[in-house]
Amino acid sequence: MANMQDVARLAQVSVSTVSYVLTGARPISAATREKVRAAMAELGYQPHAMARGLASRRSRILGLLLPIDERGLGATETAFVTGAATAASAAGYHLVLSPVDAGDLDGLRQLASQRMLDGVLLMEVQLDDPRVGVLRSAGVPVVLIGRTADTTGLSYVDIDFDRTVHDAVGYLADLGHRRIVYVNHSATAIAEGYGPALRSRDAFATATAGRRIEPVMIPAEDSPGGGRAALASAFDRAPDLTAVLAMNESAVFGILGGLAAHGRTVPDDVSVVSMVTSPQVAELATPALTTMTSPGTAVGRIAVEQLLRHLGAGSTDSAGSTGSTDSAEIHQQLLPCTLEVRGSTGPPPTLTPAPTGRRSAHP
Amino acid sequence: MANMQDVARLAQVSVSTVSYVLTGARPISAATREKVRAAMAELGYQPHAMARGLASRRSRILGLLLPIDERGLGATETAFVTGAATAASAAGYHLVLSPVDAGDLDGLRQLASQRMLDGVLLMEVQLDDPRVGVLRSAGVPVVLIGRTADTTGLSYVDIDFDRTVHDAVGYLADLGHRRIVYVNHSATAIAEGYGPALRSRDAFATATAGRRIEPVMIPAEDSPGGGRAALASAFDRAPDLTAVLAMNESAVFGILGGLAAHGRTVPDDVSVVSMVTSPQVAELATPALTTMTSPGTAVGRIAVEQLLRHLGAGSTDSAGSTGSTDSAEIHQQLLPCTLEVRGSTGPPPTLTPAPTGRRSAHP
DNA sequence: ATGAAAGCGCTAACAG
DNA sequence: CTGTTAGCGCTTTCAT
Repeated sequence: MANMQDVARLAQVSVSTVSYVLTGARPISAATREKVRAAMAELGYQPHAMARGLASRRSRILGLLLPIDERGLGATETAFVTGAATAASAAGYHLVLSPVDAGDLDGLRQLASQRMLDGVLLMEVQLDDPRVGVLRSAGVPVVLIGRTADTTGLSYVDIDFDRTVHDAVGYLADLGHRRIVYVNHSATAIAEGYGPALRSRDAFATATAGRRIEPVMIPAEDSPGGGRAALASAFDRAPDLTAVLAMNESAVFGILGGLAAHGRTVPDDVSVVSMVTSPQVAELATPALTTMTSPGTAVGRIAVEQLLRHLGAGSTDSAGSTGSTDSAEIHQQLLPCTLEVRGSTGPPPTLTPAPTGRRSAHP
Repeated sequence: MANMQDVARLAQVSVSTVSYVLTGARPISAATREKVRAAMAELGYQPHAMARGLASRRSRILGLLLPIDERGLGATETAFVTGAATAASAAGYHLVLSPVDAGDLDGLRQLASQRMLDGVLLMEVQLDDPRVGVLRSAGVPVVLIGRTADTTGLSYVDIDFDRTVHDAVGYLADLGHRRIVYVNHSATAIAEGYGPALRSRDAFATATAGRRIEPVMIPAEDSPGGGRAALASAFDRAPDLTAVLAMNESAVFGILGGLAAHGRTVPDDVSVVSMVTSPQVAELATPALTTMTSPGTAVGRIAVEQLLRHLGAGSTDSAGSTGSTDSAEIHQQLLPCTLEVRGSTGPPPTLTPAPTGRRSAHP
């Protein structure tokens, strides 16, 4: 396979010239540039990625770190991944998928010290995530997908849970619902500081308080079974519920099944909104689910773009300060989920049989 | 960051000794080995991946090539990916996710020529897939996830559609079903030579012929809507159908919805079996779907393991023969989906109201 | 605007 | 069993 020497020889220039036409790091006369281009084409030359990486100290490889549990990835997470992969590829970067157990800090440190990754995207971020510290002190630029509790000096792209929950509650309340049950992720996830669970919970408390609605919140395992169980206790605590707001894509199908088992029709008796959900999943249900549609691939794409911007500047700390990467370049962005009304929502039952004008029937 | 020189100096040995301790490519006395180990630990030494790769001509990076369409990955494909990532990681390899459009052969050639990938896994393989040739002539070891029509000299790991369909038809037939409708992928997918669609179709034809069942086959777009449409024509062509065999994970939910809309109960009126489906998806339906459960992560894992075995031997052709990689090492494996009976299947309605012993009630 | 040459950090002959 | 050394293919000063 042809290398740079071969190209230089054929084009009758020096290797450095070839290198410079490739990188564009310094002006080359149009004439020589063409000679070189021709030579490259004739030889089918492709720069050797590792050699280039070694010399330039830039691998052009990004890491996507995610703990891969047995349950595998959900549709939303998968969208993050494909979005990131596509964006990286479009920018001429490679994206390596690194399954690192959340607890395996040494493995992470090792990975970071191999100098194979120009930067990393961190998924499944916990509120207090030790991986962030490890990565920073290893001098690897990081962009979080999700975010920690303290985001000082950190770049992240995350879903705007506040606004998502707020909008969902607003939508339901405007429809006339007053008894809204919020089904969260599992108690374990909450205890472990899983950001989305905590943030959406608080947002629900706030949103309901603002509308003088009593907040009923129930945790659920991330599975249809968990959803059924959650629904059972929902009926215990709020027998008169008219709407369910699910923060749990996996549990929501169990909720639907449970509702049917309880003899409740969706949306006539009970409305259901599924948050942070992909259209593909929404369409699986009958009736199709009204959702707060997750930004999907945009999250991964933007995260990559931001990471790339960080790389554009300086990546390694000049003096090994275990502090910030480079405070100037920090980018923090929240993307909202957007309401998509499908078939699982409607006005609450008490209002349904009361058409306009009926209210003043008996003056 | 410490390099090999630093370690050598501290351990009072030569760099090559350090290198050999690391690679184990030649025997080192226990004493020196320990000295070196200690030095490495003290300095927190980590070998530089690119330098190692450049010198050894092995990147320890594997590529996972998959066309990422807008629809994103299904649960089954995602399982392949995570299985591959986990296996690669376990073997000390990195896995890069490369979204290469099926048609972009030049991009592929380029990717292959960068010498960044020691080998690749090819997903979404078409019956006649030009990418295979490109990869082979670039001298990159390949293992297919899926397979082409002609698999001579190729290693692959794929689902055993023949057996899967055979088992599913057998299960349904043993239950007493005679009117079984098979819902395939889209007509487009079939026309494009999408292997799973073609192979399962043929398998269905064979399996039904063996049991003297008339094969009713219907294509469906990969979406719930496609499933509903397919069901409508199913009722046209076989109004008396008692079972649906779905080869289309996305359409099956539409089928379920359509069945309900037609006033049919599952499984009392109609049984539904979803093929090549993950348990997570199966549980989303109510009742939970009886499935031929896809081997999931095992496919990705085995594919990586085989690719790694290929790398163990010789990877690059000694004389640029555009033929086989190394015929001795070829590995072709078919993994069956296993039947998991859940709530969507039962005997056909005509048999249901006839409990055991009723037959001889009036002798 | 171009060239020459010194590495990047490691592996793998080649010598002992 | 260990050391010396020549690259791997490219980038990037330093010269001109």
